[in-house]
Amino acid sequence: MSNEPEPGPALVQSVDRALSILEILARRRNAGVTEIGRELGVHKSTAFRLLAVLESRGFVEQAQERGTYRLGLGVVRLAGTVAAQLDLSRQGHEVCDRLAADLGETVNIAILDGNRAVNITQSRGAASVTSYNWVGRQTPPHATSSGKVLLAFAPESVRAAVLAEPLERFTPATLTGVPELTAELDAVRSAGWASTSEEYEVGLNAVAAPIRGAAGSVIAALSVSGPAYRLDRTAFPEIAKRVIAAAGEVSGRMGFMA
Amino acid sequence: MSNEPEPGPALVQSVDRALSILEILARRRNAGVTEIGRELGVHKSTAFRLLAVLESRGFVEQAQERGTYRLGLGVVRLAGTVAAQLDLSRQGHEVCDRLAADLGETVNIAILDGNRAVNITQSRGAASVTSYNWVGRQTPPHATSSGKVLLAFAPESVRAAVLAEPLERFTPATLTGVPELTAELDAVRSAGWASTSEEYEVGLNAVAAPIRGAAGSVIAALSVSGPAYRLDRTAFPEIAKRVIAAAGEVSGRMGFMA
DNA sequence: GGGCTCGTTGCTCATGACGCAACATTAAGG
DNA sequence: CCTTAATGTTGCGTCATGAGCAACGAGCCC
Repeated sequence: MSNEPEPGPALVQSVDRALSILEILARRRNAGVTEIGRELGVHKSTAFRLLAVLESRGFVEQAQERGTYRLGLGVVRLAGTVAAQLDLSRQGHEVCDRLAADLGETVNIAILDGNRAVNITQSRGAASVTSYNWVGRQTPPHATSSGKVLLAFAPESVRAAVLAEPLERFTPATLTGVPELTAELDAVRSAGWASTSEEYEVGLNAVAAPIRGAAGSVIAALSVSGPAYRLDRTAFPEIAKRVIAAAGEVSGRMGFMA
Repeated sequence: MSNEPEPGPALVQSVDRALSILEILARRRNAGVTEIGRELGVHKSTAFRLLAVLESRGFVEQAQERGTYRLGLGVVRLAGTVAAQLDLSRQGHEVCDRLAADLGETVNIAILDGNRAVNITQSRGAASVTSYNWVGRQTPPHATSSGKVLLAFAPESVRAAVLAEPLERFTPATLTGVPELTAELDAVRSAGWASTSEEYEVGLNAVAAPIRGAAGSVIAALSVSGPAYRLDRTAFPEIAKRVIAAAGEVSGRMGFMA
């Protein structure tokens, strides 16, 4: 009945539906009861009731017109408590904006979320050709430069968990063998930076370096990405110097002492 | 059965419980299944199942130890879509940090949320004595400087809604009469700034000015708050000049043309 | 090893979620 | 102003889903 097939264990259906509503509103910005009901595949009265409880707790609110709903500030309040991530993104944004303006490419900060990499900030340069917003998006760690940095400096248990799963192929260049990825991560730890050459997306290259926290451990990765014709393998070492410098600056702001 | 009495219409109980879990985790940062069940007043297996669906959608995640849950990045993703607020907070932060450093007090930006004022940013100065984090917290508009600004420049229907409810008294100084509050809001509109003198909290004074958006309407309020012994009534006009200037700068960044 | 606590799962049942139908509200057109 | 259509909201009845109980497994401590 749900428009999202659930091959896993049965979930509390009504809660699942309510969460779907939040995601619908995140995507659409505004929507009415009937529209939400249609998209969810439930009767409008069900949609209305689910919205009522979400509204009573501030997760959604009604816009000026009657019956048009949008996400509410309860969501922002919740996010506000995920303090570490928001702090990192705030400290890193200015540095990333500067680097993006300098290089003209897209600069992201990513953190490890379970065994996935998640982008939490994005700064675009003038020459940036991508309109894609990576913020909040999960990426596979073995195929992205940020992911490789996060993996290389993660606890062994995290790395083992990632290596225990089949490594998905995205392009002909994706590293999918455990020995080659292991060797790559060893090289990342030695060099202090990582790269991806059309391993996640054909035509997309990136270079990343680790951001450290006050305790000295790697807490995030800062990456520069751009089209392969501009961000060419031969340019990687030079770009890496810049990326390492920027990541170092963010590290300093996070309390890291070199 | 819920630890939150619901005098209003019946809500979808299971969804209400799931949302309560999110709020418990927002408050506690980490919690186990049994603990959450206890606090929610439900059996731990119920808590577990509610957590399972929240986890499947990324709203919560398990920390390293098995069975310890915390808010997940799904929440940050959702908040990321409330673009207008986050944009305002990002544009305003630098200005607020500067003013806070200058004046030594606490600087906040607040927006109107229904008929409440909600703080969305906070910058602290060196002399700031408050460790209280106002971000995400709702305050009564009639008793706070930000609230008065937001009310004064809000549509008449919003003002009428606030004035139609009894105005709660927080201190002996709180304005609780409709005629006196109406007069105060008239004065705010004339002066272009608002203040509160121990009306919300004994010993706490604040001055606020409006932030305008590209369309010229007031979209937020920027306030400076501090202890009454330092932020004294006689200093209000001088402080107001600084607050108006900072609010004007944020307004410019939001696209407002004076 | 035993005891305790917590997380997870299977089972059962009754109650709460949900769909239907009716009513209320709003907007647009004649 | 009236009519129509669309959408939001509410009451009712049904049954499937949510929820509690009990059992089991895992981990930790003595």
